[in-house]
Amino acid sequence: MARLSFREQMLRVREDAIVDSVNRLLAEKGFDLMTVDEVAADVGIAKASLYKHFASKEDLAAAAMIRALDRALAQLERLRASQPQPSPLELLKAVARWSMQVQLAGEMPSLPSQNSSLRTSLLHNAAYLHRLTQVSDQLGEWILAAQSDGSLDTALPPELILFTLYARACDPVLTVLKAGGQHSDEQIVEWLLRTCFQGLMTTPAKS
Amino acid sequence: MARLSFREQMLRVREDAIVDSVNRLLAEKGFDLMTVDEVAADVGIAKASLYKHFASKEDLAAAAMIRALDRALAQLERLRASQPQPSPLELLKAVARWSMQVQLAGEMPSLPSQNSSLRTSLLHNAAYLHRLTQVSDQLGEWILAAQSDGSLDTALPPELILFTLYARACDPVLTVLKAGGQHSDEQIVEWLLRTCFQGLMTTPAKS
DNA sequence: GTCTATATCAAGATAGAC
DNA sequence: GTCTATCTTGATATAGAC
Repeated sequence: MARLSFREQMLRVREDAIVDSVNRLLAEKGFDLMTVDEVAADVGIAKASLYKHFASKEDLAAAAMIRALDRALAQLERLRASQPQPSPLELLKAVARWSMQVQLAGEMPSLPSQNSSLRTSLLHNAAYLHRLTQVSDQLGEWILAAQSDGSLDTALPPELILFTLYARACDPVLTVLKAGGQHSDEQIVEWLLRTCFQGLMTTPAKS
Repeated sequence: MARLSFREQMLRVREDAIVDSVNRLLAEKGFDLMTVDEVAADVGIAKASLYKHFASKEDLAAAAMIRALDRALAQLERLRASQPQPSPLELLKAVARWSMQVQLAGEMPSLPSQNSSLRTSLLHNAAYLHRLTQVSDQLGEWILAAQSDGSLDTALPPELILFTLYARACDPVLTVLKAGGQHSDEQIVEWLLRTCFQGLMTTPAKS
């Protein structure tokens, strides 16, 4: 990686501030309800200036999604390197806990589950898809390992488990409970981890 | 209920057709991406005619949501009257199964979890709120009963269980798995019921 | 109540000066 | 690269004739 000139560093910092705002607004209101005017106002620059950095609203959102995936990848790497090495199930729980914490902090840019211009644009974004594949590959590896060692149910297809983990990372139950204001973030996360991995039913005592 | 004139019956039928279209489009694309033009085209009447029946797009969606809740209430009533009376846990599972089936059939009008004009308008809609309360009351009753008889985890607050059931009724995992086209609807529903109530982990054998 | 045609407005994107 | 001012589009909603 070549050294950056002062000018390039300024550019980098400015764009980072933009992506910060987009990330937060995306987490708050979602892609459809977020307006480019809001982003510009939030960053404190004119809308036209935004468009000098990013060609479209979709590109803006894609940048935020890519950075979120980069952070996820960094987190996966930290977990993979942790000593003593946790079991596959513990690794997956740790990932789920981390993503829930990110969401509670209002920093999880959730893409709309329904079809939107964002989804189609992301499906043509190589940088995004590459990172998404990397995350899925690592999780898939742990899922298979957890099924092999008997901790995750082998009756469930691995892809179902993968999709479920993705879905729980932006579970609306988190938001609703936090909005209720009755419980601490930590308590909410532990409950949702419990329902994700053990379900709603009473856990039978292990024999 | 007074007898309806022929004219009034025609009106009723027409409005029912409109709500049908709205319901389907709402399930397909969600509120924000559904346009009134689409609804009009789908019903086969002019947009201005739509606005003679419903004052706004929000009212249109509210009508669909209200009808969906009415169907849920009817389903709850059927379950409540079923003989022999199932256990509370079985009743809750039956509700979850039913709502998942409705969603897979493309007939579940999901409201956006994020704040939108629809959410705020629904919060001021007495007819909607009344039905939502009725549904929640019935489910809440069963949840408490299931916790009392030891089948649902008493460590979880009843409201968390209620929210979770609502969330699973429009779980994106359902849509994604169905889109994959690898599995039958029945199989998908059974898997998701399993993950909802027992979680992802291997179920320990009961002693 | 239904239609065609139109008003209105919000939001994505751009022109052109500096 | 940043700004102000403007273009353009698409979508909600309405006017007014029949």
